[in-house]
Amino acid sequence: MSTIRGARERARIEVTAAIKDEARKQLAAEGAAKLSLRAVARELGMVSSALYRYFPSRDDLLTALIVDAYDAVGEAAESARAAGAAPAAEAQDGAGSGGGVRRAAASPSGPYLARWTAVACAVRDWALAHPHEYALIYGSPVPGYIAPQDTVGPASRVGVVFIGLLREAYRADGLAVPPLDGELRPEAERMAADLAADLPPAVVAALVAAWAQLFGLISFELFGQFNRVVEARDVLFRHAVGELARSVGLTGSRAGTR
Amino acid sequence: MSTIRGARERARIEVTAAIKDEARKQLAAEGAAKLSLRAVARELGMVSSALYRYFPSRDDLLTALIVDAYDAVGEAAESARAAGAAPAAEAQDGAGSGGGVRRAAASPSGPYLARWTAVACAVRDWALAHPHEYALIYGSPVPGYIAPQDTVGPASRVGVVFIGLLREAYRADGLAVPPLDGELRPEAERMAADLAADLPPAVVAALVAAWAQLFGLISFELFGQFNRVVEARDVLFRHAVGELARSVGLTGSRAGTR
DNA sequence: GTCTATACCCCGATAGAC
DNA sequence: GTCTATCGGGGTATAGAC
Repeated sequence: MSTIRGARERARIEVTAAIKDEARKQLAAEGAAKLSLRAVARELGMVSSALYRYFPSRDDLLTALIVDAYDAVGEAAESARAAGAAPAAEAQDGAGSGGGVRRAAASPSGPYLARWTAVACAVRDWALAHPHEYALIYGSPVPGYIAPQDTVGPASRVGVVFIGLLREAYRADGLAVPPLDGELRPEAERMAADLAADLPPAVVAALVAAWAQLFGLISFELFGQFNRVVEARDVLFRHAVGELARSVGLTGSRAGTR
Repeated sequence: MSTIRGARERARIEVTAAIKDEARKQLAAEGAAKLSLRAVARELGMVSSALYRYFPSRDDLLTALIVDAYDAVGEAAESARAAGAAPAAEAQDGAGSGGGVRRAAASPSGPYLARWTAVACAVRDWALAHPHEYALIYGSPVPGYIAPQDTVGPASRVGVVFIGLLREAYRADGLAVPPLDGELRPEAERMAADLAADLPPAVVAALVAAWAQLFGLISFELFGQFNRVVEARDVLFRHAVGELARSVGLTGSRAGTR
């Protein structure tokens, strides 16, 4: 009885996935602004009107792709953090879903710094592997498209990983709280109340800035601004990420709060 | 004799400007990917084929817009630097072409830091005032569009301003050269040879990273990533810019090289 | 340099048969 | 859920008269 319904639902899920996969391909070729239901349908051997049974409109398909992309980069970040968190606990085989996460052996000089770096590199690796999906979520907004509420949860996953990382470091007394500029104090306190009430406002403010700057590095590399300028992007990125870690209070060695 | 030719050329220049102005309007409404010659022509009361006398193809129009945008933000940066450079020298009336450049009174605690901040704020101000042109040059690449060589000169203007600023500080002994990570040294030396052979490689490498991070802050603000997260963007930006200045060796007070 | 006309493509969305 | 057919738009680019 439930078999039929189950089979139908399974088919629906498969077709939905096929549509999204094809749409992702087209994203690469034509960009989000020109993503077209008709072209997707054509490529799948369907007729355009059939797609409307799966996605009520072009924007709904776009929303699904955006949510998927945020989830993918969020998951990459989460598993990079998890991999760094338990370096010797379980025999984590490298063939996990995260695939290709940079080795983040807990360096004895600073486990939190190592994890910070691992998460940042995982985000960059994901971006390099999925440039068009990255552009979809971190590039210029798609004109005319208004992101529905559904996207805000997935969009915050990467940020949540960094907050969790700093929280852990803070509790273990591994964070050197940076000084808080007086001018910045009200906003820092407001952000801290919103994002992580248990962390010092100075850390939260520094983290938000570092978050934007981290993606600035990735975007410049991905969007071609580094062409003919930076060759060894990997090295420059890792160096800058280390500096960003410093800016939020993560020093290499355990440093008491001040 | 040259009057007729002059008049014709003037007319041509005016029409070309009108086309670009209208195209910029459409950039805001539809985005670069959907910029269409026909729509521009329609709005100008021309017929589409007439535009081909001015721009041989859609991509050529796009290139013109990109070059204009790079030039505009470059000029904003240059005049912000110039304004900060001679604070008491001439009676610079504020009505200059730069218009709206944030006050950059040479603070006694560090003229180079003040100028650095002024340039960064000028770039951000320009971006906030021209969000779609900013997205055109610093957002996701336009799919299918390949930037011709003509764009690389204008694209480098902002970077050149920062390099000039640091050069000036360095010569005046106002730069605390940051330490150079060994892993980064080869790339830093390569970049320095390319961009500013007279500056220490460590400074050049830090500058390139800071450059990308600066635009990361602006892009996150402009592209909506700060929505529901950061309220006082101005304050956060200025704070982060100050930290970036530190990262390249610009401290508030004159500090000897080390 | 501007016009009309045209060739040849594209799109989102819906109606109604099956 | 998929199909055909259709409405009502959109686009790049060129040819050739004026």
